[in-house]
Amino acid sequence: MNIGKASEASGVSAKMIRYYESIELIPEVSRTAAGYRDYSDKDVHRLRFIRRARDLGFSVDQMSELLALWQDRGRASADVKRIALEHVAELERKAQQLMEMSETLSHLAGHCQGDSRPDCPIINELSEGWGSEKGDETAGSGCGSNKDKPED
Amino acid sequence: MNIGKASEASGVSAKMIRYYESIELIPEVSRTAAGYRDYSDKDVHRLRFIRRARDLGFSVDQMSELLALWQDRGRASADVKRIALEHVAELERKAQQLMEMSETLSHLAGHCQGDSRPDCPIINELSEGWGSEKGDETAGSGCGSNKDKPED
DNA sequence: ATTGACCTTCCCATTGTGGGAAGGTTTATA
DNA sequence: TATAAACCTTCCCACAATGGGAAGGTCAAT
Repeated sequence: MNIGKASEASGVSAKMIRYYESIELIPEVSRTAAGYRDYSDKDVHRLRFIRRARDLGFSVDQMSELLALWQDRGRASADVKRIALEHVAELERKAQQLMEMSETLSHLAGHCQGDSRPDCPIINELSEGWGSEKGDETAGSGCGSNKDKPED
Repeated sequence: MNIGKASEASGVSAKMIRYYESIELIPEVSRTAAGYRDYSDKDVHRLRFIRRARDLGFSVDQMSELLALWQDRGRASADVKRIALEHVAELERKAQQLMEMSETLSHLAGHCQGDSRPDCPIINELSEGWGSEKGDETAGSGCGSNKDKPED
């Protein structure tokens, strides 16, 4: 089957299939006389494996490890589990970071009137916050509102 | 002050300062006779604003909007709040996605013995899961273990 | 005068994905 | 059979944001 069919069957775009081949995540497949790539069901199965791993946020390097383990009938499940748990930790760390940013920001937004007046704690915080900052003629922000208590 | 000092004072690397200038997030600053960039306190203040916005995960485009509003004394706080809340929504969406991946994966890992035997529900799921898949001679995974109940 | 710490520009790499051009092939249709 | 549509091929470019490093000029202190 040609790359278009393999793409459709696996859910991996043709572009990405060629890319994965170029970085040697997957082996080169055979070609037709005209030079078209020719995929077997087995190849498509591997591509599907890749797509699922991607959907779980695994990086190319991690997928490479997983593929090797997948192909190794004698692998220890502990090896797979280690990779998975490392990845879980990384996902959680990233999610945590995003949530922290989100909370800081929605906290600030909660103090903002959101009306037509210029006074805005969000801008004030970006302008003055966290560091030691005093006078400023650069920008607007007459800044009467960040006299609010700094925490909550 | 030269770019090194401005970098130190703002917490934005010299590399990034030049980059921000090149993409016109910040204006070109004046130069000394020798061609060195020369930053004022006002410039540094703007860089600090940028660093804080970046710490909150704002993109360059969003920072550009925020800078414009910062400089506009007559801005409506509603405009700032809108950008902030849009960004909050985006952060939450991304965090949510990461958490979903993390949960799926740690769920799978929870079913994996993690011992020296090859049987591994994680691999099985990547190999067979979610789609309609049957026989497979491609890889290992004699797959006796994913007869576990599919949900919890 | 020399040295070391700076500055300048320019190019390259990253991660994973897509867009598009130029050209060959296959397939379907008139 | 001729022609057009829909594929395929490779190659280059782009993204976002950041860092590395080279080649060469400048500044400050010895």
